[in-house]
Amino acid sequence: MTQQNKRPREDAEIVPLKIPHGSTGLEALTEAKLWRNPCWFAFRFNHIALRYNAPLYGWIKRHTGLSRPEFVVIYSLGLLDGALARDISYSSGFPKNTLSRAIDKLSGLGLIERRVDETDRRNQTLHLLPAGRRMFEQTLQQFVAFEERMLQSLSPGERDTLSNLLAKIVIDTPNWAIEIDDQDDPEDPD
Amino acid sequence: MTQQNKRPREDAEIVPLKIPHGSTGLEALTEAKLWRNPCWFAFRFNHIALRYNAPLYGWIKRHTGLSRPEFVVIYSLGLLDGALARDISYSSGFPKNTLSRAIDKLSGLGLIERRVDETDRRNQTLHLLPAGRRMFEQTLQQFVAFEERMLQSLSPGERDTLSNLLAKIVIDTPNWAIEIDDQDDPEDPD
DNA sequence: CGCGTCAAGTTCGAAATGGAACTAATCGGG
DNA sequence: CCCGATTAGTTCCATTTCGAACTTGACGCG
Repeated sequence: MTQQNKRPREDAEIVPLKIPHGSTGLEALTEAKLWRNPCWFAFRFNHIALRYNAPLYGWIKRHTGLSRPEFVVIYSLGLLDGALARDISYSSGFPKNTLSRAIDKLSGLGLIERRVDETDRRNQTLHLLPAGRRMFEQTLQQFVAFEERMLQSLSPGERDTLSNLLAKIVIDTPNWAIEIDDQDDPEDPD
Repeated sequence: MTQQNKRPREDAEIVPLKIPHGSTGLEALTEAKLWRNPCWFAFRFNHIALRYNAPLYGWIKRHTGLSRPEFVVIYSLGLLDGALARDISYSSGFPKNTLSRAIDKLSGLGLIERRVDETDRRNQTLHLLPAGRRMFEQTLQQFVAFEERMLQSLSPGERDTLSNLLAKIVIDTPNWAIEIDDQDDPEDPD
């Protein structure tokens, strides 16, 4: 980390970490979080997410000028044109006011378009315009490349297993949100 | 989320989403991102992370008054007392200025303490004070409970498999950072 | 119908965030 | 033994972000 992040990379071969302490070649705290952590799952996905999102959306920012929530709108519509802001909010986890601003900017840029749903005038379906679709298509390959890179250490079979296990959890997600709210004031009077 | 998060919670029983379209009981866009998404991995862990972090750290905020990066410091030291800010930054992914501020506040609150490392006076090791350790111990059970809840849909064997697969990816993490940096200006001149 | 409730989306403002520049300490090479 | 490069940590500031309040539209019920 930190020291080996910015290395000029002498070679195609990867020079691993400096292997300071543990057995996995990671620095001590990371290793503690990985192996001596009752919340291994939370740590692992958060660690991966932070390592993935920052560089990828940094790249997106430099190459398209769009922020993460802005790009999320493009990506969402790329997968399902005509979605509502609410759906994007739900599926991505961003609050709706953040998306509202993002949608404003994107339609100002001519990348997407809002259409009021005449059957329920509160809803506005969102649609990629040609420029937006082009952006989606051009950046998609980069996303796929990063994805591939993340999964490099797994075999196809392992990827499949991982895919299934995570899908189970995602499908179960709506349930925990509610239960967590239940926990609002437990036995910890502070 | 958003809509079902803040419900007054009529019951212990969970009212799932409205089940608009697909087969998994999820709303259409979420389902598209889950099943028709070349970047399934990125979507899944981000989705899980957003659903996990917001409620859990919201709870932390209400019960301890600490923000996410502040609490991350407590948690990190709970696992490995005497770590450096740099290590926390690396392992958690938060930038070091954010942690610097967090550490300031925590030591102001008497939860942790900085000690200058006399062998290299640039370093300061961080240590939980009794109040900080107490906070760590008291909140840990809540973390573990949330973790358990997230994993409810997996059998012990499946959890084990998931743990191993994610660990492989985490261990490989330092490598992709380098490669992503390489991608700085590719074939997309814009 | 007309009113209370709820949902989709927007606006507003206070606070958090993170990039960049900075300080202080160490290390290394001539 | 000095000077340039590097690292841990801090400060500064422009921007982003999210909660909360608000607007508009739809629905249900007497």
